[in-house]
Amino acid sequence: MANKQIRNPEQTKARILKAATEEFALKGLGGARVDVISSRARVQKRMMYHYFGNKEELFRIVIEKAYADFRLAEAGLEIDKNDPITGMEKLVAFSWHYFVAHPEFITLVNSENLHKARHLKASRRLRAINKSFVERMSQLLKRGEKSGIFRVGLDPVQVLITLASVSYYYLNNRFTGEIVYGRKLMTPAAQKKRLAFNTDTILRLVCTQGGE
Amino acid sequence: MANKQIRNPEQTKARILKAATEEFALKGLGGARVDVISSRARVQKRMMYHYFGNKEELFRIVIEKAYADFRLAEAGLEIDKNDPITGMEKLVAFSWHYFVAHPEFITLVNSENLHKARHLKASRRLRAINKSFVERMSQLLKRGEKSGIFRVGLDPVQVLITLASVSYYYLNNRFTGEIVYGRKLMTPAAQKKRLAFNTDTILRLVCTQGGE
DNA sequence: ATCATAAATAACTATATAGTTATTTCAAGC
DNA sequence: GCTTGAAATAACTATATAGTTATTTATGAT
Repeated sequence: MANKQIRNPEQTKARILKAATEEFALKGLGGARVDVISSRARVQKRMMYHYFGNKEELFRIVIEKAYADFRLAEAGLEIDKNDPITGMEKLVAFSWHYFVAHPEFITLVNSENLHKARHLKASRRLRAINKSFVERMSQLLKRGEKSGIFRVGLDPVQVLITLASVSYYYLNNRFTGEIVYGRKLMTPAAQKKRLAFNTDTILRLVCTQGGE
Repeated sequence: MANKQIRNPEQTKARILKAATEEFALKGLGGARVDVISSRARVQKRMMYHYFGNKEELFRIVIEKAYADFRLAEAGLEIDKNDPITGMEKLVAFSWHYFVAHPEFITLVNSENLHKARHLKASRRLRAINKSFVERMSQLLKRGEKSGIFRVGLDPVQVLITLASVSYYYLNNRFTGEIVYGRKLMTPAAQKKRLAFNTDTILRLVCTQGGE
């Protein structure tokens, strides 16, 4: 029988995006296959070209959304309502937990950097999102400075990069890391230890005194 | 003799390895093309299969060599001949300069982690190389502890990971980073600043007092 | 109800790609 | 100088792959 075809462009687009995110995250832009994406999305490959143009454009949408989601979640922390130390601790914990919960974010960002960020270069939207992000760190540092807890004149961008790096690197390189260091890195105990270590590292970096 | 040797298996193998390293570093395992490798090596593709079996095996050799080269260079530092602070500073500077000079190391390691380190899992050689690496950091921390400059009971693996992360992340994500932070990250001035910042970060982490 | 348009399906194509088969050529050991 | 095995060359193949053409079908507006 001719089973009725159901039309639902929003769902179709969403399914393609979800499948594409998974495939790009798992294999990278170069290793990803459009046939895998369409079959995982249970959608005709033709629809991917219809809605997104081509593989590279699809990747651009995926990486742009990944960044937007990350910053959106981060903005929800409302660290301006915490004292500076708590705010900083929350930021460290947030990036750790976000990277753990969204491993695709890390691999997508890597893939985009492998391609010298050519897909994001145009994106004006992204720059706007991130500007407020630097601004929030700047405010946090200023508040800490004024109360004498934080060091004077810290560069918010350097702090942001450092804060991300200690979580990102550990998680990104966990597979080679386990071999290199001959140690499990992702047991609950190991994860807890690393987060505590990272928090300590960042507090020691920004605080004037002992940190706690 | 003046023999322009038509046959030179060592040179052929070396040329394939060099070209493969470049291609894998540039495109990742999934994006790399064996035809590009052979043509860049100015060698018949058949020779790649003759000497290395297949694409994945070739990748395994490339990533294994990349790690070996890195650790070999690091071992040459002889930090055991320096006082603990200088030793630590040298380690921070070394990883920074090594990653800057060998961007292929970063992208190869990323690619291997994207594939869950399956090529390195077997490598017994690698584990041996890295064991002495952890041991050296352990000794350095112990010396610093004894002279009261370094904190007591620091985990050498956590310190090693942190030390690598602050350089690795900055350089790995420099392309998206320049967009996200709206700032040049690779000018000589920016590089100098980041290295200084990283050195400070690590010293604050390991030292008992102010750091300097 | 009809019609225009967008959504969805099905089948196709040109080329790229990893890996092979078959053959020739060199050079070392006798 | 002959033999032999490895080094190198050339041409080939089966399949994977991104992207297309052609067609049908549902749906909202008139």
